[in-house]
Amino acid sequence: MLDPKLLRTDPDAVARNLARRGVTLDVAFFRTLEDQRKALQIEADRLRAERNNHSKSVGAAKGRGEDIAPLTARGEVLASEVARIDAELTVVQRELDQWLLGIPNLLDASVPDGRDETANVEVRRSGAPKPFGFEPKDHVAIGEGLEGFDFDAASRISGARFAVMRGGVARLHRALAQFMLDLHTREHGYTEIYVPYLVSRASLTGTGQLPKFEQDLFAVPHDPSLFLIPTAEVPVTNLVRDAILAADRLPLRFVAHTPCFRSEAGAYGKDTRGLIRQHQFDKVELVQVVRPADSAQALEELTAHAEAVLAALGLPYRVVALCAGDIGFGSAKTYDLEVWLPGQGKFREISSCSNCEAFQARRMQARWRNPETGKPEPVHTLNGSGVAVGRALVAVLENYQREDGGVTIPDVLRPYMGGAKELR
RNA sequence: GGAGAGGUGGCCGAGCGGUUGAAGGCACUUCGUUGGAAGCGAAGCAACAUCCAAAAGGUGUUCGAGGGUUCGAAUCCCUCCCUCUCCGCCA
Repeated sequence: MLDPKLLRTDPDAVARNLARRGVTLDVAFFRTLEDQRKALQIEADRLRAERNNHSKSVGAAKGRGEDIAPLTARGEVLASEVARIDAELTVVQRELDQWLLGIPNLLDASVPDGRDETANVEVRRSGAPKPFGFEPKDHVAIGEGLEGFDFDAASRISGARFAVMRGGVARLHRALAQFMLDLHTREHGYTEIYVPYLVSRASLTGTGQLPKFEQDLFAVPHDPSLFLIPTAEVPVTNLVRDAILAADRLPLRFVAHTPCFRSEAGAYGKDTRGLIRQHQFDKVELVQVVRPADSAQALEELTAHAEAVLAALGLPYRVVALCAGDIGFGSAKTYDLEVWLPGQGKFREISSCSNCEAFQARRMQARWRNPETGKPEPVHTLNGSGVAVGRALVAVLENYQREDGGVTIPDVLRPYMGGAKELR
């Protein structure tokens, strides 16, 4: 949620910023509603103050043993006036709140201009694609050769966009998640967290998936208040919902390995082959809760933590700064990590690291007590994949494939594979 | 699923129709005492919204959530949510 104060004092500046996303802020609509809200609120406050004073004087009169009947009549009039204006105020307030929840975050000044992903800017590259002495296969062919994938079985069990893994490939998938968790907890100072995979509307509203993106989520008909998590960002970030954190507890760094569930509505026909785009996938997620002054630096660090996974696995990748039109709803600035996939001959997203600044914190009422002001102020929240497990599996299979159809296991994963050096 | 007990400020905890935004305690801040600290003493200390250019200050809302009764609700009634205990079921 945007800072309502900023919206009130300088709506045109807000509109200019949002225009970079291609979003048109209806300033006139806001002004109209806000003016109504203000007038109603002032009048409601005044009436309530009058009623409160009146009630107090009734109590005092009663205490003196006087007849309160004439006073009660006046009270009834005041009560009905308060009820009337309250009803009006509630309508306006609700409309304003809903409108506000649908406005995306302001962009950081460093975000490059651009309408879509073609305008994203490569920031740096690490590692070079290895030359193969043969035509590299994609992960589906490799995995099926190892009898490690069974997409036919998955579609019989559940339908499209699901996977069944088996044997060494299934274990490699688990090894990747374990390795990432260990790396982040041991080397990067994150605390491992286990969270619910079903979350409430309130939690999803806090991180920004609701109310706008309900169609991307899997609902639970049995209990309409719950949804499957589309990312661990939702339960993990909501750890600090409604909290006022002591300054010395910040920064908080959490890491969680969870499945993620996405409807992929609107992705019909996109990435239908293989593991790239699934309704269910595993992800190791990094979340940080920091002091506002530290969040820009924290984004750089969090991104580096995600990069460390790819570097340790020896996977070539690049870091891309998302442009204004490609940045997610709640983010002020986002870096994507794209890993090299020889089977596709291109870089594909494997991690997305975002600084949401105070956007989620305001929705969640997540605050810290600023020692300089003594006041509770919104924290800044960040999240990033560290990294997507399924896509990491794809990347390892494709980058470490051999002409004989086997796959060499990267050194750092071997302890998690019972010491095995290859899949074949 | 059944029975019972609860949900009050950053935390603990009193209040059970009218100067209660809420006693008391802890934590925190400041001051005094001290060479310094501990200890002790004193004072301050909820959030949110709103009015005011700002500060000071004023006003409103908030005692799990929503509705109701009343001139007036933390306090009475209803519905829901959550927590705890016991029983059942269960990985």
